[in-house]
Amino acid sequence: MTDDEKKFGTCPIDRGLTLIGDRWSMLVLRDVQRGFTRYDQIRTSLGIAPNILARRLAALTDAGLLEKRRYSQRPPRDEYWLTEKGRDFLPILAAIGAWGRKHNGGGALTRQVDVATGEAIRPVVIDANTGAPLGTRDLRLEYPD
Amino acid sequence: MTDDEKKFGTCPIDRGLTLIGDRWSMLVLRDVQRGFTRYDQIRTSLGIAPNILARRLAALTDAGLLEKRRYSQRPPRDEYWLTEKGRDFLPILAAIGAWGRKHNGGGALTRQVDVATGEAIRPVVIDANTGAPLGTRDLRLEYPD
DNA sequence: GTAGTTACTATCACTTTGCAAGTGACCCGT
DNA sequence: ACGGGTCACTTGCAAAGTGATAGTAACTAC
Repeated sequence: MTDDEKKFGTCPIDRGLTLIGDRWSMLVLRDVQRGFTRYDQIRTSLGIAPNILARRLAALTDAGLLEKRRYSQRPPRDEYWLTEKGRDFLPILAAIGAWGRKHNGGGALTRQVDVATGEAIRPVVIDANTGAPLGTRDLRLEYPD
Repeated sequence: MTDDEKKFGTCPIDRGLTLIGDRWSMLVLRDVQRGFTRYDQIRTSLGIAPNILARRLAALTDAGLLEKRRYSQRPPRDEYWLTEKGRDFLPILAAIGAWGRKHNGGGALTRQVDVATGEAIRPVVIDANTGAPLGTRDLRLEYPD
């Protein structure tokens, strides 16, 4: 058994959730995506307590989803940018949004629009092998040897 | 402003996370998906404390992702089944799993296999309008009127 | 009637969250 | 050079949430 297996188990979902399985982390990611890269922007946007935000940002940076970028030398100021690992998570947020839109009540909702077509995106999770949306074909869980 | 907007805000991601934005809830969903529908199955599988599991199951049932089904009248025993709302969330778990597999270390990992083809699925979030994976086209956030 | 199964609830220690206030490093106007 | 403002936090402390352990309730099987 490798170190990774001991620390995190063999379930990739579990591993993912260990890093970002909480509300604030995902909302921070959402905010950074929409251009709120600085501490105070995120704080006022989310209405989160300063200590909590500092902890989340440190955790996300530690986990490799965000990285600090110095945008001012004097006074020293950093903003937070998505790493590739962080950018890779954004589609999942979009999928959660689509689920929320379908199932969690009405009213006016923000949405993401494809700049080229002008249409609101409709995120769907498919299997890249078959092209079929998940949930339309039978699946089986397979354990490692 | 509607009641929904007051209660949940206008961001569908936020709304989604309000209902299931925690680690245990998602892991419970994963377990139910793989056939662990009864309290003790889930508890031993996850190694979760009984009071915590009871609370999560009640919350997920309340939120409409699970429903109780009586499988024995005497003694009265219920198991937990996914509702449509719950099943709709499963592809997101698969996407989180794919992200975890790519970014969170190696070792032996469980995976989901398409029963018909025998191949491990590769979950990808696409925009149903264009068919393009999210992250490959420019998006813009649009606020409600 | 005693042991086992299943699904919890109750108690309580411990951890995390979050509000409010304060700190440090700087810039800018007068 | 001194007061005010901005930005990115840190500290202190109360409140809420989490989780290990133990106990309860409603049975069944022997």
